[in-house]
Amino acid sequence: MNPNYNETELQILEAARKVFLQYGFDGATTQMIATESGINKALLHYYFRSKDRLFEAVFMEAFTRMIPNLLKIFTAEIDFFEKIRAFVGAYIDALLQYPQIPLFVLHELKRNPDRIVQLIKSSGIRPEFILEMFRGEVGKGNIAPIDPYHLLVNMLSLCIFPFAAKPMIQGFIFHNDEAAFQEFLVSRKEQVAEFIIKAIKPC
Amino acid sequence: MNPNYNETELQILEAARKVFLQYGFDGATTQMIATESGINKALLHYYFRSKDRLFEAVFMEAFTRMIPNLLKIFTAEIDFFEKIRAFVGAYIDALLQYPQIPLFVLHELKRNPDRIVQLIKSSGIRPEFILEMFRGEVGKGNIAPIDPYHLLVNMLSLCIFPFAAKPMIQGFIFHNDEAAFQEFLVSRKEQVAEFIIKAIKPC
DNA sequence: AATTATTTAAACCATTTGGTTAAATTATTT
DNA sequence: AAATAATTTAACCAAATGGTTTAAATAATT
Repeated sequence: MNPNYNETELQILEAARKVFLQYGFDGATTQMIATESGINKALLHYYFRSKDRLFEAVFMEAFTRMIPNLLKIFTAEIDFFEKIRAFVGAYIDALLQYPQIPLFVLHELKRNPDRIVQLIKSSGIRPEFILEMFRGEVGKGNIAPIDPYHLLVNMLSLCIFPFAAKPMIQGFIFHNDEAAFQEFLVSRKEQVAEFIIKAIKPC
Repeated sequence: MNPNYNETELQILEAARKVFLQYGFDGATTQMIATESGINKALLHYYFRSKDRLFEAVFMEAFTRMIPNLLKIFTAEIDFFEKIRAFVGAYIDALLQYPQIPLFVLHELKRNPDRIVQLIKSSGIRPEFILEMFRGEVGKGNIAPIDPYHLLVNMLSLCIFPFAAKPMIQGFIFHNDEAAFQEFLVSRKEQVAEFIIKAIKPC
């Protein structure tokens, strides 16, 4: 975390993250956060002025975790399919650590889409880089011709969606067997990569 | 809609759907719904007793729309790949009509996962049927060996996720070009189907 | 020991929330 | 015309919300 924060602030932020991730901005109350962090509301106001300020900090961190800086994987000197495997594996691994983030980010992003503007500028993420690389691989004949936009969105969908849809998938398909669902998520690291590779392999 | 409701009730339900889909349960207020439907809070209480009652009705309808009764497609006497194309096309078409539903359902499902139990029982949706069919196709050698659970989740991911992630994808990848994103969603009907088919084709 | 920073407890405030009620009004039906 | 149903207006309520303040207590630093 940002070392600008002292220990108590980190404690509060951790509680805020937990509560916000669980209940969302509208569903969370400052009292929940105070209770969760073991302090009182007055101290929240002492360090952070408002609920919004606190949320801002939590959301920023979650967002940068959701769109992680995994682009360096694609700059490595390895086979393109190996890059796919590495990216999918690292992405799903990251989400396994914070499985609540996808749904949280998606919901809050809808609640305040304008926040995107700030984030696009603050975080140096550039999808154009990936899109251009996809085009290059198609041009070199390494992969079958495919719209790079669809390929990018397909990759994100396959990685992220099962985390956002956990209550649905776990309840519906795995009959609330939490362990089975967890194992399923882990196995997706391989399964999704091979699924994508097979779909874009030149035939 | 259910014909049990009279005109005014339908008017209220429509407004409730609009407000709940936009702001979620926590973000919505009964006053919003009253204003949106052009009536007053007292009449809300006259027809529906509480916010929860109203929400229940809206959520049920949204959920059954999200997991649509498209299984009959798979019972048709057509090539399996044609079934895939028909299913993906019909599913994305359904979501294009109600693009807010995925994120709404996912978020509310997390807010109250126990509601799943009711819904599983009330709606007659059985994923086992699809899973078994996938296994059958693998057995017949029509498609390459693949874990049916992953195939099912992959299909759902590719269809649903772009709708849930609209603010992110439209803002990030399409630089807030709403028309371009809309066109992208439509083109996914073909793109996703072919992507899946290529990924499961026996080689 | 004196000073400063941190933390708590408790009360307070204006606003909003979901929900309720009573009375009047309008529309519909009989 | 009479009776019933639908709708509005307006006020009300208790509870919860985010936020603020004051005063005291505790800890850390000088």
